[in-house]
Formats: sequence, structure tokens, C-alpha cells
Amino acid sequence: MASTDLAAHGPAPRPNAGTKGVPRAEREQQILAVASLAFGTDGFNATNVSEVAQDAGISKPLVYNYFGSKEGLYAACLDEAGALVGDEIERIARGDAVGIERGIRTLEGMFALLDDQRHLWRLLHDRTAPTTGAIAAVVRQHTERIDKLAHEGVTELLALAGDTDARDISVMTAAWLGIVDSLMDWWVAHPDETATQMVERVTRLFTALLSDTAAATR
Amino acid sequence: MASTDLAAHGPAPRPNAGTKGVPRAEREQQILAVASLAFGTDGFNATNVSEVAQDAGISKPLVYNYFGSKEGLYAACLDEAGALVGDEIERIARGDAVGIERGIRTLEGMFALLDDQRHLWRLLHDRTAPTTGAIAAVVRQHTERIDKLAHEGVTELLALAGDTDARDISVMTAAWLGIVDSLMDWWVAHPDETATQMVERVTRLFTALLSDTAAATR
DNA sequence: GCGATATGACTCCTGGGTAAGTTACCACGA
DNA sequence: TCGTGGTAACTTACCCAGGAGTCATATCGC
Repeated sequence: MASTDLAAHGPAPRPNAGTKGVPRAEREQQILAVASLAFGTDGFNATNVSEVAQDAGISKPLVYNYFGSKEGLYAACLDEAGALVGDEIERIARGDAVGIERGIRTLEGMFALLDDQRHLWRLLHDRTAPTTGAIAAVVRQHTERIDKLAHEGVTELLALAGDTDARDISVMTAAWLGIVDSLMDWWVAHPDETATQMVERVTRLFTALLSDTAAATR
Repeated sequence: MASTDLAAHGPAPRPNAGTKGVPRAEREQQILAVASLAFGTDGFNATNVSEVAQDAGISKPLVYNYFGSKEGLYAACLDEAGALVGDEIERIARGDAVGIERGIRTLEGMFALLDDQRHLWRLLHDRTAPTTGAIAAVVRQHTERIDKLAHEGVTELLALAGDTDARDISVMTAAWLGIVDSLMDWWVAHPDETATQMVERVTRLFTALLSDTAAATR
């Protein structure tokens, strides 16, 4: 029929089209919030843009219009989370706490900061994110900053214990980040636990292990 | 040519077909080895069956013929790795080591066991694996066994330190598994480090932190 | 010749990404 | 006050690459 030839692309009905009066900046924030939750919960790979758009109450092309690509969207999420977390860790690092005390202070800061968005931490350690290309650079930028601060703290800590071996410090830094990681995971899995309770719990565990156990096991 | 019209589905030449004299059991082991490496390195999602087949020197349909599906293949890898790791942890748990000592012994066992296949640990904590369906059951089966043993060890450890709070134990277990996780990651990233060196390093770190630091920070 | 081992060439679906168009709002001149 | 055109916000319907899974067939050892 003639209609399917050229007229098929004729004036299509588009009931929901047209602006809803939401300015770009505001809409971007909405999308970022939804996307961060999705990426942080399911990981980069398992997150699909259509769902993000749907959860944000808009259509997929608008997401692409504002963020360019899935990677661009992820990078934006990462920039927000990375800056938030990085700044807080750096603030605490500039304080006078040293050794274990600095570790606890850092955790305290993280718990307070991420209380209502615990999934954000996961963004920074997503194994399913691409490890090459533009996105990798953004990931590295933020993780390197945090890793460097962690490394600095661990170096101080181990110096107090008389250990200055470079690889020991490297391993211990990895272990420390692994601890933070797993604490955040546990916290996500236990939504009723408050930030204050977490701090108390962690403090109790640290002191218990570092004093009593040391005495008991020797 | 005429062959592309209808004769395309005619008697196709299949130069590499036919048995190569490799019995099923042996071939399955080859596939499992390659698949475990791929799954452990890239994760379930990022691994594609075609590449596994290619790396194993065979074609994709043979993999499906032997393992049924991608999930079936993953389950088989998991069963192997889970049994290997679980048995070793259980063996050590039955020993007489308690507290920190048990932790170090366990790490020692892991390092010795996984020296030439360090990626296996990752199979058990792959966030990209499906969390529902048949595969989830297999994952749970193995992780629950290991988690239970870890929980038991941590309970003993904290009892020595005078802490019997259930949630404290839960958090500490998560942290412990996080530590093991990150140590394995570090080890994968440093292939030149031997199992013996890792044990020495970890032992040094534990004793340094538990004795000297505790004294220095108070 | 029969069953186990093996493969080339498909199908089908998911999900990233795009083309082309629609609607609301606003500034501005008559 | 009323067009009127420009722009920002928004959508439907599509394209297409990649990867899971399948089918029909071929070859080898016995």
C-alpha cells in the first residue's frame, strides 16, 4: 500500500512528547540519583539505561541527550560519588588522628556521609566497569586519590609498629580497603543499622582485637 | 556461483569435524580449567562461551553438549573450586588453632592451595553471577559452607576478646572475608609473590598490628 | 554401521545507541 | 493582545552488534 512506502514516516502521534517544564540541571540530578543507585546496587554491566530512564520517569533518549552514553552516565555518577567520598577522606586525613585512630575516624566519616546513600561506595569498586578507555581514566582518577590517602594512613600506622617494608604497606593498604568495602556491604545488607551504631561496633571490635586478643594469644 | 543459492545447505565440508580421540572426561577437565580462569578473571557476565571454547581449542557446541548452558558451565567450575577451598578450610578448622592463629593457618592453607590458580577464589564472590535460579543455589551452597566456618572462627576469636554480641560477630566475619578477598586480589596482581612470602608477610603484619600498635596507640 | 566426538552456520533476543519528529515555553514585533 | 518563530525538553520507533543457544551434519574408532 502507498501508506507504508513513504507515509509510514508521516505525522506519528506522540502523546507524551514535549517539555514537562523540568530544567536540564534539575533533570540531570534526578537521573544521576537513580543511576547511582542502579550502578551501585547492580554494577555497571547489569544496569541497563532503559530501566534507569524508566525509574527516573523519562525516556531513554533523554538520558543519552544529557549524558551521551552509558559510560558518560557512569562517569557522571562516579564524579559525584568520588568527589564526595574523596573530599571527606582527605578532610579527615588533614586532621591529627594517627594509626588506628585515623582509621576509625575515616570510617566514622564514611558512615556519617553515606548514611542515606550507602550504595555510593560500590561505584568506586565496581569490577564490571570497563577497565580501558575513557571510563577507566575517571575511575582511576578517583580511586587513585583514595588509595593514596589510604596508603599514607597505612604507612603511618605500620611505621608505629616498626614495619616500613613497601610491599607490606601495599598489602596492608589493600586489606584496609577490603575491610572498608566489606563493612559497607554489610551495612547495605542491614539497613536498620544506624551510622552511630556502626561506629560503636567498629570501635569496639578494633579495641577488643588490638588489646585483649593480643594479650590473650601470647 | 550456484553453490550459494540452494546448494548452500548441501553437503558442507567440515574439515575439522570428527573425534580427536579425546574422551569426554578429559575434555571436560580442559574446558573447566579454561572456564574457571575466564570466570575468575573477568566474572560471569564478561565471560563469553565462544571464547572459552576457542581457548580450549574446541568449538562452542561441544561446550554446550557437555555442560548444557553457560550457567551449567559456571556451576561446574564453582563446584570444583568450592569443594577445593571448602575442604581445605574445613580441614584447618578441625585443627587445634584458635583465634588469630586459626586465621593465619587458614590463609596459609589458601595460599598453598591456590598458588597456581589464584583466580579460583574470585569464583566464589562474583557479583555478576545471577542471584536467582539454579545457579544461585549452587553459589549459596558453597559460600554458606565457607561463611559458616568463618563465622565459627570469628566467634571463637571474639569470645577470647570478651565480645559475644551477635551482630559484632556478623560484622567481623564480613570484615574477615573482605580481608581474605583483598589479599587474594593483591596476590593475583603480584604474580611474582610466592605463597610462602605471602604467609610471612601476613604473619608479620598481624603480629605487628596486634602487639606493637596496641601498645603504641594507648 | 553405530555411537561418541566434533563442527559450521545458523536463529533469536537483549540492550546500547540513533533518527526524526512533537510539544511547551518564551521573546518580540505589530 | 495576538501571532510567530526559535529553542529547550521530550518521545516513539527504529537500527544493529554481540552473544547465548540450537540444528543438521561430518568424521573417527571399533
